[in-house]
Amino acid sequence: MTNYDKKYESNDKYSLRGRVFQKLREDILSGKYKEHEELKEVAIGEELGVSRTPVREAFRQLELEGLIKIVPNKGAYVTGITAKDVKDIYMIRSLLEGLCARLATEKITKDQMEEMEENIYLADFHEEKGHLDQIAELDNKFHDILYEACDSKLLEHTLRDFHRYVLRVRQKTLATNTRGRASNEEHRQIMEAIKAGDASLAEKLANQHMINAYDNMVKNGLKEIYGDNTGEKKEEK
Amino acid sequence: MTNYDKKYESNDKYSLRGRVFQKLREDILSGKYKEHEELKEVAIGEELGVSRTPVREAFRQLELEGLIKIVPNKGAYVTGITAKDVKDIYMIRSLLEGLCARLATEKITKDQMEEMEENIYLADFHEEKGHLDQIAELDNKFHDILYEACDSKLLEHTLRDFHRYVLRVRQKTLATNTRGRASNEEHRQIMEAIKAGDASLAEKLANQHMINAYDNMVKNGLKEIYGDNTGEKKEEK
DNA sequence: ACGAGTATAATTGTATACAATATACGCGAT
DNA sequence: ATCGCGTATATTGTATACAATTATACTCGT
Repeated sequence: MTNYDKKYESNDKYSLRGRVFQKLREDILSGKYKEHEELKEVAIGEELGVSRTPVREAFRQLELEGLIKIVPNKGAYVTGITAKDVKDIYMIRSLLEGLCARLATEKITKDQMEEMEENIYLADFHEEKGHLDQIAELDNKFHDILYEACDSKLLEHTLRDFHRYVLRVRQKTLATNTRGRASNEEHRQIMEAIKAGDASLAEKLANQHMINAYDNMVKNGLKEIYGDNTGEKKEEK
Repeated sequence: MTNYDKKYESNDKYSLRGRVFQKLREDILSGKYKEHEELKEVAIGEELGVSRTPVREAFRQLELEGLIKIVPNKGAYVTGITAKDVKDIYMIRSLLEGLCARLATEKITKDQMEEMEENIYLADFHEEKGHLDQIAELDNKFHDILYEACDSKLLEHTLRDFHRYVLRVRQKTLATNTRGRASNEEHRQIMEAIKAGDASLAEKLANQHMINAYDNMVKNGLKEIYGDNTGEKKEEK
């Protein structure tokens, strides 16, 4: 039960490092810092009123989250996320979310099951009201519950990383189309398969859920946003 | 993510932080530091002849790799690797190595193909001679080639992480049984499927290769080495 | 002898000082 | 004018000093 809070333990929001970390992550995901932009320790530090030490430590964490790239003795740069990266991630997630659903079928607790049902119920409500922010948040939450329910520390960790990594893209697309409804319906099917103890079905549905999510993103202009090439930072400045 | 240069990897082995990071990772994986052991900044620093600063930064990285857990204002504790972790990793790897093989079938280059064939040829040689160290190294190498060949930085990175994570277990088991031969035969089959352009077959074979590797580990005393429980927190519900 | 409270020590968190490295600029030779 | 080279400057890397927090031990009252 304290498990949900546990993932924020390291990003302790009452330490300076934790606050810097969360602030920078927020700013990168929200697009305040653009791709390939250089983050300078002193500048960030002065802006937040702290010294370089907590900034540097936050940088190390941001790098392992894949949000920035640190080049020794040079600097920290916001990492770009290409269309191919997104595609790769959804391929990987399709398999792993499937595995996660399969494992969760055996391991899910009563509390987690109820939380999942509540999530879907709430999502229906906000869907009808057109509350886009809440829908996005509940979508994230659904997957978090699933990750926790599979009872595999490592799988949970891996999926969370990928999930977070595509968050910038997902928020854009979820907020600008009508997939919220379909997505929640797929969540419901996954939930019911798990509830019924049908692990194979849950796995298949979760596989397909990711494929659908990706197809939808492509339809809604992923390429225009992030470019359809797969690398080579040619432009900038 | 696609546009980073390997020689500028963050865990740069020429900086103190990078060296501390790699040393600690090595020591944790090799079992020098036991589970739940507390790592103290000054002690580590003195042992390696550096100050607390690079040690602290290395700690942040180790935490995000899942090797230690940092409790704010308290300390850093080794998280260890349980039998269940190993099982989970092999489940995940089974899927992802399959995906990797499938992608590699389309993307592999001539050079990589040749490198792979050479690897298998050499492994046969050392297998007959009973050169256990070389066999283990070539086994690692085979997977590295495959990871590179799939042409997905993210998948490659993920698989490398898991591969490294179970390395100590794999080395023990490979060096103490006769799976070397069977393993190399499976490598050959995967290689031939890729060469023949049969992506589905390559995927299936790679899936099974991981399952076989895991089954073999269990047979050869994984539980005795790492305990047959699945972790601290109760697993049974 | 026991426990609450407090002083003391040990450890981590943060700031700053100093060192090493990379980049930018300017100057001179060709 | 351009290239090469050395110096200046900016930025990161590391060490150390200091503050805050937590753990330990001790005192004191009962």
